[in-house]
Amino acid sequence: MKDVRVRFAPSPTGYLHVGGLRTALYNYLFAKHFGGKMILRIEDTDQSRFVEGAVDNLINSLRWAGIEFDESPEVGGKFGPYVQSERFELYRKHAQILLDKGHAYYAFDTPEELLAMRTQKPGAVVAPKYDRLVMKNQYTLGAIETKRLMDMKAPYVIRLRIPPDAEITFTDIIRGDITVLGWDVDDQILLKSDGYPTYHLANVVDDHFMEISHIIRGEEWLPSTPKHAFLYDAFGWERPEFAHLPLLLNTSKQKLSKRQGDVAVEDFRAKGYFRSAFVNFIALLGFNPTGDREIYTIEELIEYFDLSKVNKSGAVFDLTKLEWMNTQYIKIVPTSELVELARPALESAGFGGFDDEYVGRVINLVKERIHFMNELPDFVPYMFGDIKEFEIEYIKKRWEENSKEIALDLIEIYKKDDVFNHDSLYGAAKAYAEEKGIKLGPITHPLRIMTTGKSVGAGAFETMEVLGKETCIQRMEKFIELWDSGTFI
RNA sequence: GGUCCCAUCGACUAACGGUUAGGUCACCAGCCUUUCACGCUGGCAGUAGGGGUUCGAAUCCCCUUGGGAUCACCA
Repeated sequence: MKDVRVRFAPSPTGYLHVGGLRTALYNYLFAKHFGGKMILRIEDTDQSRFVEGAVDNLINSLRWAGIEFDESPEVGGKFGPYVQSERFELYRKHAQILLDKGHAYYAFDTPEELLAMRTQKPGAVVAPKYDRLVMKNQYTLGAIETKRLMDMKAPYVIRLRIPPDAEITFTDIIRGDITVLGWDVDDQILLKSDGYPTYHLANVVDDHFMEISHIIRGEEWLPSTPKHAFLYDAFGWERPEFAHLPLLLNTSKQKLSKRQGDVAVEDFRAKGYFRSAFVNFIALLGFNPTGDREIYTIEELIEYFDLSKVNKSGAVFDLTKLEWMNTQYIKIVPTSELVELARPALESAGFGGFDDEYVGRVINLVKERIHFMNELPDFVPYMFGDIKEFEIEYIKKRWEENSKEIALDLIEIYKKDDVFNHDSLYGAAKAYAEEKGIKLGPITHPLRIMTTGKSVGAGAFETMEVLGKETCIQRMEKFIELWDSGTFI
């Protein structure tokens, strides 16, 4: 097997689509699996779609996901430049080669004429296709008129000439052999009237000269692959291997697109998903190495990756499982990293002044109860400052006749507790309950109310341990005061 | 509409001729319990339909049906 060289070739649209990430990821897994090279090439041949800063954004998002490139506009490489707008001469030269070989021709149709051609006549049975025997091109115009138009610098495009009787067959690693008749393939424009190449020309030329061995891309490219295969043949170049990945679908089973929201990798990152959870999830949208496991490290994915095991049918991009996967990673990821992820949210909530050790203890207290680290300030505001508000409904439900008496007793008991950890607090509460002949509930609920003000949270005793003795006693006494003053009635 | 691709639980998938069609998410029930979670146990649920081939078909072939992609001087 020759050297594996794959590429991710996005157009710089300003954000990274999850489908794009999946494509990049599979390219990456494939390259790493075979010890090959991963290349990033920017396809910016459409000048009207230029977005400032898009390339940096793309690289950043990919890097966040753990995908690095061996060759790219950023790190360079011997096959550069890696931005198509810097390679125009190459495309023009190769359009000329095609022209010389009779595989391409000049066409002079105006946009209006093309539009008229494409407008489906009522009852038409065939798809509108460029008919080079009818339209305005070098064949219908003749050599003299063509030269005249060229001399007077009339706008023209260069089209690929596909013989109607051609039978184009190519092999897709995932789908097998696919054959299309020349009759059904349109004479694709290769060079636009502004002199820029279209995707089809630029892509084939670049993949050839960058020595790309495998083209791994989305299934939406399948219909135009015959054109690409034909181009390789027309140039007399060896064709790379093709692999078309199944589409990522929305819940109505259609191609996932920007308009439906929730498709930009940047958004998922901002939402607080773990990179490893997100990548793990995306990787499993299309194949599963074993079928009985869900959690894989990137190294394992590289080891197990096999293009021929990738599914043929599209996968619905359903966030439910991603949520679950994220919670799985909360358990795995080291506390220090969780602290780091929680920092921005704490900062903006005004809780920035706490040290890593304390924040870490709070996180460990509640990490199995939250889905994202940025929920921390909202979930346990009482760990970072005085209780701002009490859940009145909870108090009404759980603060009973004897609660105050219990509270007062516990205050006295806990004041003498110098250990003040879960075991000591729990032990004392249990002993007290037994002595009074009551259950633990009438004790833990009032404790939770007094120390946190909320009905939901970590275990009451664990919470109190992290809160510390001083704070707890203070809050308990404060609550009794508030209670006596009728605040909660 | 033309061309091409696809078809296993609601979702993600495993089973590449021989399994009671497996796992995960979600959902439901129970257990655990100090609220909420986590966890544990169990349950619900699938080979689109019809023909072949074969001793044997989710798996191979054909047809039907359904879904999707694509048909730009976008990528």
